[in-house]
Amino acid sequence: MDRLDRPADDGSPTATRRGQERRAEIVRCALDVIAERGYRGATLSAVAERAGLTQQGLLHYFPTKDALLIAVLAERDQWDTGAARRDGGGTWPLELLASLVEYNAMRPGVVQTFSALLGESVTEDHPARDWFARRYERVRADMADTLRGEFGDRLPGGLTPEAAAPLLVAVLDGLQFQWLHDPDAVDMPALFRTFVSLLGRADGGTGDEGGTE
Amino acid sequence: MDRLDRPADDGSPTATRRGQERRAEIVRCALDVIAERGYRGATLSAVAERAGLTQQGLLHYFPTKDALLIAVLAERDQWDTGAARRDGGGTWPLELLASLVEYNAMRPGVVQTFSALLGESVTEDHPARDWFARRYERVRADMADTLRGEFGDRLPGGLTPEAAAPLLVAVLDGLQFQWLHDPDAVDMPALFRTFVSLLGRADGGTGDEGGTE
DNA sequence: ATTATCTATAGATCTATAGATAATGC
DNA sequence: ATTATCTATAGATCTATAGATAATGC
Repeated sequence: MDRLDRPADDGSPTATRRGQERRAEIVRCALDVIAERGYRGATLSAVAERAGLTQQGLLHYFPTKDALLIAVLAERDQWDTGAARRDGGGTWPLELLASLVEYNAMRPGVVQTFSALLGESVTEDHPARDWFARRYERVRADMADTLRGEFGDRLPGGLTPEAAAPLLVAVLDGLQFQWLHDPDAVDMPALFRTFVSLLGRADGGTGDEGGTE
Repeated sequence: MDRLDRPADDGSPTATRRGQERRAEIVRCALDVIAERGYRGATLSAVAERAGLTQQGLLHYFPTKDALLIAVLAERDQWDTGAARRDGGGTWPLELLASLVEYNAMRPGVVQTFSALLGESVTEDHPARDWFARRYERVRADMADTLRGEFGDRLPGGLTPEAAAPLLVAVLDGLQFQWLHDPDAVDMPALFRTFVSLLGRADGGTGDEGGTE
C-alpha cells in the first residue's frame, strides 16, 4: 500500500537526455559482464568499472541489481519488437529468421549473454525466470504463425505448425550452446537452414553443411 | 613440482566404505542445490546443511567447491557410460534415446541441474566449461554413429548423419529449457519423437503431439 | 532544484584454513 | 593412525544505505 501512490517506474531518474544515454551505456556494459560471468556472477562493481563510475554511482541509475537486469531484458524486448516491426507483420518469415541466425553468429557476446541468462533462469527465484517463460510462450506462438503462413495448416512433413514451433525454437537455442562451446565445429547458420529445409521437405541442401568436422 | 609426488586424486580421503557413501550423499545434495541456485549461486553451507553437517565438515570430503562440482560431473559421466554399457554397443538406438527423454521428463531436478550448469558453462572461466565442450564433441560423434547405424550414410531427408547429429543434440537441449519453463505446454517426449520421425521421414506421427497448448 | 558522482560504511555472506576432539579401523 | 566433524576465524567480496559535493537545467 505504501507504494501505490508512487508512479510505477523502477525508481530511477534520468529525465535528461544525458542521463538516458548514460543508462543505455550502463546496460551495454551489463550485457558484457553478464556474458562473462552470468547474472549471479556479475557484480555491480564490474559493470560500474566498465562504465567508468563507481558501484555506488551506478546505483544512482539502477537502484538495485535486479533493476539493472530488468533493463537488460527490456532492451532485448525492444530489439525483438524493433526487428519485427522493421519486417512487415509481427512475425518473421523463415528466411529472415535464418539471416538473423547468421547475424547472431557474428555477435557471440550477445548470444552468450542470453544463453547464460537462459541457463540461470531455470533456477528458483531467478529474476529472469518469468521473463523467459513468457518469452517462450510468445515466441512459440509467433513461430507457429510463421510456419502456418509459410506452409499452411500442415507442414510437408505432416506435422502441425503448433508441433513444429517448439522444435524450431529448441533448435535455435540448442545450436547456440553447441556453437558457443565450439564455433569451428558447429556451423550454426548452415545447420539452422538445414533444419528449416527438413521442415519444408523441399529437399534443400546436400546434407554437408556443418557437422562435427 | 610440489604436487607431483602426491597421487593425482582430488585430495579427498574416503578410503572407508562409509566415507564413500557419505561422499555420494553429499554429491546428491549438491545436485539438488545446484538445481535450485546454479553452481555460482550454490553455497557450500546449503549443500552441507542438506547433507546434515557443517560447511567445514563438507570440506573434509571435498577440499574446494570446484572439487565438489567435479564430483557432480563425474557422477553424470558414470550415468551416461553406465546407460551406454547397459545397452549393447556404446551408442543408443534412437528408440532408447526417446525413452530416455521420457525418463528425464520424470526427473525435473536432474534436468534442471544440468540445464543450469550448461547455461553457466558458456561464461568465462567456468569450471564446467571444458567438461561441456568435450561432452558435446563426444555426444555429437555418438549421435552420428547412432544415426548412421539406423539410416546409413544418407538420412531419408537427404542429410548426412554428421549434419543431423548436432540438430538432434540441439533439440534435446532446447526442449529441456522450454519444458522446464512450462511443462504443461511442452510435451518434451512427444516432441522429441516427432523430431525423430521427421528425421526418419517414415511419416510417423500425426503432428498433433505436444504444442503450445 | 535536480541530477550525477563520490567517500564511508553497515550488514551479510562466502570460501577456505587452523586446530581441537571424538570415533573408527588395523 | 586415520577419519569424521566441529568451533573459531581470517580475508574477501557484495549489495545497499547515508550523506556530502559538484555540476546542470529551468
